[in-house]
Amino acid sequence: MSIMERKEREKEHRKEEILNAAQKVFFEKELATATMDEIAETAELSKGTLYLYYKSKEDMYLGVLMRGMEELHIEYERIGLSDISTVEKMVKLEKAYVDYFYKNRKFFRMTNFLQSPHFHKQVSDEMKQSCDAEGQKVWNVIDSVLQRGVEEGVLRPDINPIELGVIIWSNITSLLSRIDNEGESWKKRFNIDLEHTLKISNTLLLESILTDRGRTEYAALQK
Amino acid sequence: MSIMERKEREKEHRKEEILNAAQKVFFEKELATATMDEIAETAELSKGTLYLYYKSKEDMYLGVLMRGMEELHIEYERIGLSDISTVEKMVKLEKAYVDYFYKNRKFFRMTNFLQSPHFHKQVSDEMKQSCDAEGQKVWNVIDSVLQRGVEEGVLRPDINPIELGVIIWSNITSLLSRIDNEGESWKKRFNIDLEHTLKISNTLLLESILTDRGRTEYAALQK
DNA sequence: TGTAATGAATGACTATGAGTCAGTAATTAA
DNA sequence: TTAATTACTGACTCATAGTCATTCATTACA
Repeated sequence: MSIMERKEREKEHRKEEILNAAQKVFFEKELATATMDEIAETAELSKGTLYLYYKSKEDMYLGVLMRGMEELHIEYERIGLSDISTVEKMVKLEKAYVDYFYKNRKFFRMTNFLQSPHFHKQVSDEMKQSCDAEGQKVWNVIDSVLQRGVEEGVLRPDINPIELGVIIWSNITSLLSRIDNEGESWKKRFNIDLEHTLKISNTLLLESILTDRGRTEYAALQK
Repeated sequence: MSIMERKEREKEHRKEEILNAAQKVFFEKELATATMDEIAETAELSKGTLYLYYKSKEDMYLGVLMRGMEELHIEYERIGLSDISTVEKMVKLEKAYVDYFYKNRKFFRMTNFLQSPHFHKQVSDEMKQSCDAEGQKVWNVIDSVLQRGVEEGVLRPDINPIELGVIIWSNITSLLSRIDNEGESWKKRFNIDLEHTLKISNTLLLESILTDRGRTEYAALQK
């Protein structure tokens, strides 16, 4: 059986190599302008071979994106399990997302192209599933921390913690996206620094969803 | 000169007719799957003719989108000039955006594809400029209302009103986008109704940026 | 009224790039 | 040694954005 195992390993390895090439290309060009020919050339393989490993260009795109998601997920898991207070965990999770943006801007940028039915039609079911699973895992960490926050009485109990999570993370996402795409233009037009805006909005939202006790803890962390 | 004028009118008319065809197609298919051939067929013109009036597919796409922006802008202007309190204006502006989403979901959805350098490379400078101008106008209404809010003492003066605007409108946009794309999945996975989440987040944010006096006014409006 | 000039519209054509598949090469099994 | 299996190839098809030489219609002018 060892030959089959070796082949299996080699196959996985080849898949990763192809993804390396795809990543290099997708980091330089966006989905629309990146070509399979260029990825093939970068991978030093023929175009036909790429299709033995991935169903389509979009499939590879998601494959690359998964790597970014895994990285974020690992960090989130680490924070979720760490030995700090729930309020601190919330702050750290928010910060980790923003840090992720700055360290992995190319990954973040790639997510701009996922909201299209056409895109999803091109993706294999397996890839879609792994991707959903990975996203799910990140939300599970957020969910469990916020749930804990309510139990401990630092988070207001009158709003579903998952809804609080959606509100906070959507807010961060949308501002990061603006920073990435329109940062300069807001600076020029209104003399606004969106990174500052993001900090403010995080503070506003956090304070409005914490209980008095939660806010005290939060204030203590800030100094 | 009247012949030239008539020709000018006819040209404008033709441009609008082409845009009608484009709108029909772009409302049914997304940017990537809509074809110029189909638009040409719908417009009962040859493909070549389309290019006499628009620089590219993307140019026409923005042209269609402009119509949606103009509609929103008109409504915003109306609210901005109406004879109601500043707090009520803020509430109405928020509501108008959400209403716009439900009435013009297709327009809203089209905005998902604007964040790509490739897209912008395909667009004529004139179109880009009109589009920027239209967006600018909407923000100007928001800006002036929020500015007024600070002057009247209903909005907290310690944060730049434009930043408050970005925070609130980014938040709404991101949640509407989730409603459009992932609404069902949140319902299924966590039994969350994102429309409810949107209402909560609007309330939370508004309350956290109003002064005591502003909040009193806001509360009075709610009943 | 006949003819030249202008402008609008056409559609066959080019260019590009995703995805396919019949064929080749290399490896393993018998 | 030969057959079978697997990995890979690249020339090909097909779809579609954008072009341009040509045609057709209208207007200007003698």
